Amino acid sequence: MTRSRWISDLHWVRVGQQSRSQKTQESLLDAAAILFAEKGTDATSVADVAERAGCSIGSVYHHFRDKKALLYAVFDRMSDEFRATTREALDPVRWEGASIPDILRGYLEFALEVGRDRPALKSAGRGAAQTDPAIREHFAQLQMDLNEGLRELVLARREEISHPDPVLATGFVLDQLGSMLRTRLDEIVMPTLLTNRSDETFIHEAMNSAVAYLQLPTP
Amino acid sequence: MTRSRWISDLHWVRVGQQSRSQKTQESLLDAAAILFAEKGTDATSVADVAERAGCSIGSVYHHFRDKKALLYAVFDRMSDEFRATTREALDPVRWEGASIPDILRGYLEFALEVGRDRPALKSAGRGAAQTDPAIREHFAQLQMDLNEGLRELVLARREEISHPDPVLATGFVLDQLGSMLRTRLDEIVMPTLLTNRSDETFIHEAMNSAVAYLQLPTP
DNA sequence: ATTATCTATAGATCTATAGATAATGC
DNA sequence: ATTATCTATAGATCTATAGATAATGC
Repeated sequence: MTRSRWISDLHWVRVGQQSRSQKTQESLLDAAAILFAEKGTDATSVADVAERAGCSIGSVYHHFRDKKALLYAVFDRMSDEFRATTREALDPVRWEGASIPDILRGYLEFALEVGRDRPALKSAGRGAAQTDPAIREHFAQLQMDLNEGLRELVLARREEISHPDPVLATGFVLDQLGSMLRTRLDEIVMPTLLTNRSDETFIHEAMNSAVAYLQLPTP
Repeated sequence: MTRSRWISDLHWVRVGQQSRSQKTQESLLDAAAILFAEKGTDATSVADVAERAGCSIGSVYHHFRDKKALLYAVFDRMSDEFRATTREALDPVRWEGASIPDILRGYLEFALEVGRDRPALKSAGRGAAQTDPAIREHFAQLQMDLNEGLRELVLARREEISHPDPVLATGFVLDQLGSMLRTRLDEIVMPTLLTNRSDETFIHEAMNSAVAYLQLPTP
């Protein structure tokens, strides 16, 4: 009997019984990830994906219920990778003895690196999220997990913060840094100081801003 | 002889000779603006636009060369409105006697108001910008005009700034506020402090952050 | 007479399926 | 025998045009 894995409701992915099955499926996911990122999901046809993966349209539909299931699978795989990476980066043991500025700097460096790994896929994701609530939910959850982890790391050191409301201020600063990172990593928006300057300058001024706002002790 | 106005290269818009022409054209622009914002430009068919405007597909192509010209015309009209509004808001005469915090607060309030006028059209714009360099250019120019105006207003008061590099710091703060506004006005991203809190809290903390970073005198 | 509108449709995609063919592994 | 792949194509859109019909204004 043929089995299939359920990503959500109606979006299964075939679980292959033969060894070549997995190879084809991975080629399809790789091809789809690249094309979705380059051209967006709407402008990418199933035929495009098949061609790039070196197989036929029929194969795509053998492995994925429909185009949307392929889309979901691509984001699903990306999420898993992202989650694994962040989980490791947020491990409190790694941050023993670190100050809040250390943590924030680590976050900025980490996010810039990870964000550049998949430059345009996030844009494609946003495009898809715009019309698909399930994908929106998906991305929201990722972002929230990351933020939650950071929040805990920072608040464990709340005695460094002189801002009158450390909890509010921590949430605000993390969101502020998040939105600045999004601007810097998003190639769509206009040239601006946040995008034009070197990583060093960007990180330096972002740190200045966070330290001043949180009222952290100056070293 | 039939005349037409050139938006750019090949994207003309018919200049009507009869009075009903203008009405139809405006209905089409209105309909397109709404539908592009709601569903995105790809998911909106020319037939959808025609139906919503209460006319036929043929009429659309009488007024606009093709679908892309319609898209350009929508953004063009929006830009003109936006430019007029910002030009007025940035008039130095309006800001005589104002301090830097006054200006920044004015910017935040203004941007929140204007941004909410056309909630989702900007998202559609970003989607279109992703695949169309001309539209990207278009949006970049708008943003840069606004930033340039703000920059001049702030730097005219640079003696308030104790940050060692007032020019850099001004550019950074304006971009920082811009990216936070984008996050707050963009309905796509996840719920977060920047989007969940009231306008008052958002503005208050953003102001705190800017004042602390620029090292402005506390009142 | 000219301009604007409508109807109907050609032509180009693109998604998804049916059915034939090839490879795999119990 | 079962699973994976391919080929060919039906059916659904959607863009853009051709040609007929209606309204306008010199």
